[in-house]
Amino acid sequence: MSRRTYHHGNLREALIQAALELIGEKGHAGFTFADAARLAGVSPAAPYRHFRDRDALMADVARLGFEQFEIALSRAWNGGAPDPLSALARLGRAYLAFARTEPAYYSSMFEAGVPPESDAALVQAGERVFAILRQAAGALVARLPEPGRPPSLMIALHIWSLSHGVAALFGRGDRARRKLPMSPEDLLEAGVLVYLHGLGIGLPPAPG
Amino acid sequence: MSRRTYHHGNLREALIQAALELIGEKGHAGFTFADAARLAGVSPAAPYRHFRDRDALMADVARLGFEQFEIALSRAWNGGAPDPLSALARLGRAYLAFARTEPAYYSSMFEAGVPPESDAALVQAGERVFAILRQAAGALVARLPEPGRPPSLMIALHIWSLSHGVAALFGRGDRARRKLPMSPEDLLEAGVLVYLHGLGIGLPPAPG
DNA sequence: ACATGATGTAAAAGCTGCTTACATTTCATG
DNA sequence: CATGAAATGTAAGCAGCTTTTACATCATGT
Repeated sequence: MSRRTYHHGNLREALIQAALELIGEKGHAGFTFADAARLAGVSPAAPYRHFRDRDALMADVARLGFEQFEIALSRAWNGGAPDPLSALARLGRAYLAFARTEPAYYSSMFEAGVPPESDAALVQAGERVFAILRQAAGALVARLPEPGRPPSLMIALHIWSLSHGVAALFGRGDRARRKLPMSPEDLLEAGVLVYLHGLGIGLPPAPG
Repeated sequence: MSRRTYHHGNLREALIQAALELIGEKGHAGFTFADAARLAGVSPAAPYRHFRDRDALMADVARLGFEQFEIALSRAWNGGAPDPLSALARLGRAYLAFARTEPAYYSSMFEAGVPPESDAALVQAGERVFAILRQAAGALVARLPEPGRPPSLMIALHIWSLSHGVAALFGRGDRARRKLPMSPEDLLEAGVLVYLHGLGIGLPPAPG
C-alpha cells in the first residue's frame, strides 16, 4: 500500500474509500481524518488539500452515497416495467439491499448529521433520489380513477418513510435494533402491499 | 453555576443534563465529555467516577430516553381508551412530539450508533417501548374476524417503521431532510389510516 | 473521633483537528 | 526544451479531547 511517487495520484478517491472502510468498521462516530490519511498512506495534513475539513469529507461521502443510491434505485425501478407493482417490489428490495450492503453510505446519508444545506450538490443528489420515488408513486396512482385520486407526493413520502424506517431499525444486520421473525425485505413488501391495498391499488395481501 | 462544596452532590445527573443540552445544540457528533464536565463545573476527569467512558454516558442518555419515551407513549395510548383508533392517533402524535421536543434523546436513541447489546437495561427499556406498540397493534387487530387475522407483531413493526421514518426524515424542525406540504403529524396519521384501511380496520380515509 | 470509601483535582501521555511554512511534482506556455 | 505557476505533498506545532494515575477532600457509619 506504500507508494513510490511523491504525489499520490488519486488521493481524493483514496480518502473517500478509506472513509467508507472506516465508517463501515466503526460507525460514523469513530471515523477520523487522520485515520483516513494513514489508510491512504499520506501525512495527516494531506487531506486538507482535497477537503476543507473532516465534515466536508463526510458530506462528500454522503453525496456520493446518494448518487450510488440513485443508480441502484432507478435501475430497480426500470421505468416501472413490466408493471408498477412488481417494479415497486424491486424498488423496495433495492432500497434495503443498499442499506444492508452499503451501511457506511447509508449512515453517512441519514445518520451522521451532515447538514444538508452545506452542499448544494448534496441536496440535488437527494432530490434525484426522491424523484424516483415520486415517479413510482405517480405510476401507481395512475391506475386509480381521476376524481378522489390521492396525491402522489404523499404516497411517495409514505413509502419513503416506511422504507427508511425498516432500513434504519431492522435492515443493517448486526446493528439492527431487533430480531425479526421475517426478513426486512418481506416486512417492507408486506407493509407496502397493505398500504397500497388501503389506497385501492393492487390485490388484497394474503394474511399471515 | 459554580459550586461551593468540593463534592458536586449530583454530578451524575448534571452530566446527563449537560449531555442533553450539548447534543441538542450540536448533535450527537459534536458532544464532548470535557464539555459536559465544564458545563457541570467539574474537572475533565471527574465524569470518570460516574461513567466508564464517553460512550457509557451516551448509552445512559439513550436508556433514559427510552424510559421517557415509554412514559410519553404509554400515557398517550392510555390503555386504548376511548377506542383503539383515536388512541392510536394520540400515540402517533406523541411519537412525533417526542422526536421534535427531545431531539437530543431521539438522536442518542436511534442515530448515535450506541451498540444496544452494551447495556442490558438499555435493551430492556427499548423492549418496554416496543411492548406499547405491540399492545396497540393487538387492540387494533382484535376487531377483525379471528380467521385470517394478520399477526399483531407485524402490524406493530409496520407502524413503528412508518413512525420512525417520518420522525427521522421530516420530524425534527430545521434538521428535517425536506420541506413538507403538511405537518409530519398529518403525514403519519394519513399513512397509518391508509395502512389500517388496507388491513380492513377503520373507515376509508378521506383522500386529498 | 476516625477509618474507609466515595468523589473530586492535577498532571501527563497519546491522540485528533487544523494551520502554517516549506518541499516536490506537474503542467501550461513561450 | 525551459521555466515559472499551480497543484499536491510533508514537517512542525498549537489547541483541545480522552483517559490514566496519583493525590486531595468530603461523607458516612461505628
